[in-house]
Amino acid sequence: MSLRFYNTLSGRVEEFHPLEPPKVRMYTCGLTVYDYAHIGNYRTFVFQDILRRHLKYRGYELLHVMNLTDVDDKTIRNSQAAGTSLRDYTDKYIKAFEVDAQLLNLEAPEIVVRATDHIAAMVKLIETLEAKGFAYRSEGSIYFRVSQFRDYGKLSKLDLEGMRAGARVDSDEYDKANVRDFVLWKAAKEGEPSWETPLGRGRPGWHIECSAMSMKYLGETFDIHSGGSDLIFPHHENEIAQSEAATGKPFVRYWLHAEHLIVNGEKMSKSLGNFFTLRDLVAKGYKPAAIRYLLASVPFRKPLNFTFDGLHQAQQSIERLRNLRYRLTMEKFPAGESSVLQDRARTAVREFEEALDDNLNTAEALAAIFNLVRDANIAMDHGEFRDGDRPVFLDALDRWDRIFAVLEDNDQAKLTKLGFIKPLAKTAGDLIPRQDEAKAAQGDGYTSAVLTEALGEAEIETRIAERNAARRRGDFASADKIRSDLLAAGVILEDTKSGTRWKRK
RNA sequence: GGCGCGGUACCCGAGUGGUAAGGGAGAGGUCUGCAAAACCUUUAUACGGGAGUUCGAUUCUCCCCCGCGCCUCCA
Repeated sequence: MSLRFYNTLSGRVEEFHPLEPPKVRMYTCGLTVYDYAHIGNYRTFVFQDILRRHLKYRGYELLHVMNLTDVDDKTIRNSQAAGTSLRDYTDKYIKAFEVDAQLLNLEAPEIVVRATDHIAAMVKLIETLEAKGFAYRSEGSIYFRVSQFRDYGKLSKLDLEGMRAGARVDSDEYDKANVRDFVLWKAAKEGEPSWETPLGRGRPGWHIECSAMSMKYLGETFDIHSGGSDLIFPHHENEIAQSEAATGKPFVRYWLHAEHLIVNGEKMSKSLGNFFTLRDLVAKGYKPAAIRYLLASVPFRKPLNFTFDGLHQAQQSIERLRNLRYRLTMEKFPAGESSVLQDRARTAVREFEEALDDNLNTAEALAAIFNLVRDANIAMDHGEFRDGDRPVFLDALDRWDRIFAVLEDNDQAKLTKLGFIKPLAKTAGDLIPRQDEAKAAQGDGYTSAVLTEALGEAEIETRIAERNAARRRGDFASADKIRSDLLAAGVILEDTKSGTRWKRK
């Protein structure tokens, strides 16, 4: 079966055929960089990452553009409150986002764009809309006349008549001819950032940046546009209106929207105290790989219920997969090959690929790999597994991990490299790791705050050697003491046939 | 009120017009100096409620209840 996606525009699952195969041109709405991103944001970004990885896996040449909105009411308000320039303020949160992306193994898009770097392209697009009669001016601002665009509402399928009845009082201070009209260009206000342009002095409206930047890099019609479901209206609806009004061509062929994340069955909000950034979770000791796994495990069109129990379950699930890989790497098997087993592995690969082809059904893709895990373990335990089967099974895991990206146990290394964790000096009394959640919560210097202090690798290896020496001479009391000390320091030991293995709790 | 997503065992969550994946958790076992871990086996007659269509519905239709999102700048 071919690759299929649910397209918000048609309301159906459709076969995916890019305009110019094997090229795929994709635009994703990234962050508005006024604060640290929260896990709801990352639900969408992990979905987009799975999407881009699978497209590449399927052999497409991907050109993916992601935007960062670095000028809007909130960035302006917060930067002023912080007493820094808009640029400096948004730089900080862009850097923080890049760090988070590394922790979550989010691949970097081919192109990342910032709104304020593309004012000229927006101005040009607005001029086109004015020339074609889709825009009008009012008190220095420029608006899009929705009634002029016949297809308005085709994405969100909103009942515009119904909207009129329930229309809110327009909170904007600008004058519009119709409440449905939206602003393309906002007249400069005293004390706010603005740009001197042929349109006059002002700043862009929210939606115009995505039309201008996507078309600049991807062309007037491109393949995929995605974002959170809340963006369907008004953001993406307005993008369509602006873009198609300006070009007269279809703007985007496949619209993919991720459903929202909720926490413990409730919506996430700061007032409920269930609002988490990635660093909040890291400070609580949760591993980024587990967070990625949890966010990836629920297909993108289903609401995702985020719980700490779920995070724990995700961590356990990852361990199950890593353990198979450990066996495949370290355990001794008889020479030879088993074509039956190798076929089994290839079948699992096909099942997981087909699951992802089916609108990125990650839950089914997980089932496919776990079924293989079980069968591989059975074969090993029954002595049926052969040395020559190793590469096929490792390849199956690796292929799966090209999409899911959670098998490599490098959270500790990444957290250390990024400054979240400080290696502990090798004093026995300091074995217990210290956490400083208060400092973490302050949120200053995202990469410099010390969240946890952890025992260094060399120290752990030394103690394991000491313990094994004690075991050899039958001094189990000493051996057990070392094991429990390490456990208190967050290090778990496992004695396997191929030696002592350790991992972080 | 309108539009959309959802309500599956203790928890998280696939899926199907013919009685339901996978993971976690629980129990038993193997291994181990002991543990832990790992692995194996296993547990539970789970499909929000009602009506209808059908030989047969969890899967289709209608109504109702509940949760979540959007309805002008929120992923």
